[in-house]
Amino acid sequence: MTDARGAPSLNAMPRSGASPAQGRRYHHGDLRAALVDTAIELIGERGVRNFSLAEASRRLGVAVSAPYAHFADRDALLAAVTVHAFETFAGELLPGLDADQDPSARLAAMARGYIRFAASHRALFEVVYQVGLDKARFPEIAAAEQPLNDAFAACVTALSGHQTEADDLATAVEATAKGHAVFLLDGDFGSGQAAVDEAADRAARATLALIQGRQALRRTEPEIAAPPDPA
Amino acid sequence: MTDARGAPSLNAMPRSGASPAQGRRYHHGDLRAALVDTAIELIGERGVRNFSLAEASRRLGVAVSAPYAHFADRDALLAAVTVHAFETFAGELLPGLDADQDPSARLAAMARGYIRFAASHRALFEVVYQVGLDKARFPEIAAAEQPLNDAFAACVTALSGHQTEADDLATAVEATAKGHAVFLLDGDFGSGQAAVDEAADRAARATLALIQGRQALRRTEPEIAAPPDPA
DNA sequence: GTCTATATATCGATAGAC
DNA sequence: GTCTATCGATATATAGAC
Repeated sequence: MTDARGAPSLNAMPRSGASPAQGRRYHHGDLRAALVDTAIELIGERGVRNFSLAEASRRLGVAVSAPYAHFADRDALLAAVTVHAFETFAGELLPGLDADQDPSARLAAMARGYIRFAASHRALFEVVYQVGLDKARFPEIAAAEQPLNDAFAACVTALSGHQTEADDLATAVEATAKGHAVFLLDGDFGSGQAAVDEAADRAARATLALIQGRQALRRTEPEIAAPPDPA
Repeated sequence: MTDARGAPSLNAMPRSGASPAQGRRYHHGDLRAALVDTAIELIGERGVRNFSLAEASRRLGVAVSAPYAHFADRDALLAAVTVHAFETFAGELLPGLDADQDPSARLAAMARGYIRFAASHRALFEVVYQVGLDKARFPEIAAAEQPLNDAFAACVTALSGHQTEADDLATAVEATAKGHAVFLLDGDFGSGQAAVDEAADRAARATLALIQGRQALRRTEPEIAAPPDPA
């Protein structure tokens, strides 16, 4: 299967500067950060499922035991990646939000940003949404997620005064955005930038549609199943 | 490479005896079907990620090499599970649809059914949505999916004459349903039947909201966001 | 069709040297 | 902080016997 490793070339390239693939050095004393970066790289290449500490170590040119000086285990590294993911997402999404824009447009922009983030940082998105980390063990994850939740909550609250209504809309919008992102990453929109644009557009428009039709979200209006005559 | 497995004690066990967990018999001559069932079982317990042919064999009380008489490899078995998933889904969802119901309610019912299926057949849903099988290698998967797509298409078409509009609505509804399902399976709605009901309700209502506000889905109305000025 | 036995990998994690 | 060496577990897949 995996034959990309080839011979155990300890070091065939005496040239300084461009280390091919395995001998890449990390800035000494920052193996922790280097591991996070490499993990993201590897996850982007083969998916979270096939990520291993061993391969990360190999790629960094350190011993397989080295990571254990910085992370208790594999999950701890993935937790660090998850935190990094939320920080990156927040750092990219939140500054671009125009607080003076009307809430609808802002929500649509968030949906758009959600899709774009999932596409441009596929590995990070994958880690967040499909690694089942023990959240009780890594409370730092929830902390890193908080700013995003807050911004989102502010958005929907600006749109709908009622707390319950706002919550309902928030959930629907979030689910819709995630659904589009999952479709995109599954290749259901095709591939390439066009697919990303299409997914982002669709998610933004679906968000607007949800806002437009949000009356239907109300639990007080039993127009869901619509069996009007109880036999 | 010392002998960890060299211990001959394994053979000392009376094989023909009733081994409760591992020695379960399958209907002889139908190992193929038994493997599919066991795979679903195992995936439900530990997720697709940790499913292995070896463990399935172990649970069925057959040799680890036995599955290879029926499946070329692990993916081939997962493909069979995927086909089974679509067939099961179609078998549960489609008969319950009332063709005389108005299209909105029918779509909402499909969303509801989607969530309920994801919950009641978690393993099947997981296989479908998170195993990245080579669809070119297993064309039978697309074939098994077809009836569902058709029913869904009929639904949205009944609601919106325009093909493009119908497609847009279909995508939005599908993405929304999937998003809710993913949230549910991630535990974001809590657990138990209450969580399932809530997710199904929300998905159904979000579907109605999308229908209600579907005008916003139109691409011809550029009310999504400000066009990027290529200055 | 199924089994035994084995080849071939890869992984997580630990102990102890430097 | 990092390395060498190694243990123990588990996996996929094949060969050949029955």
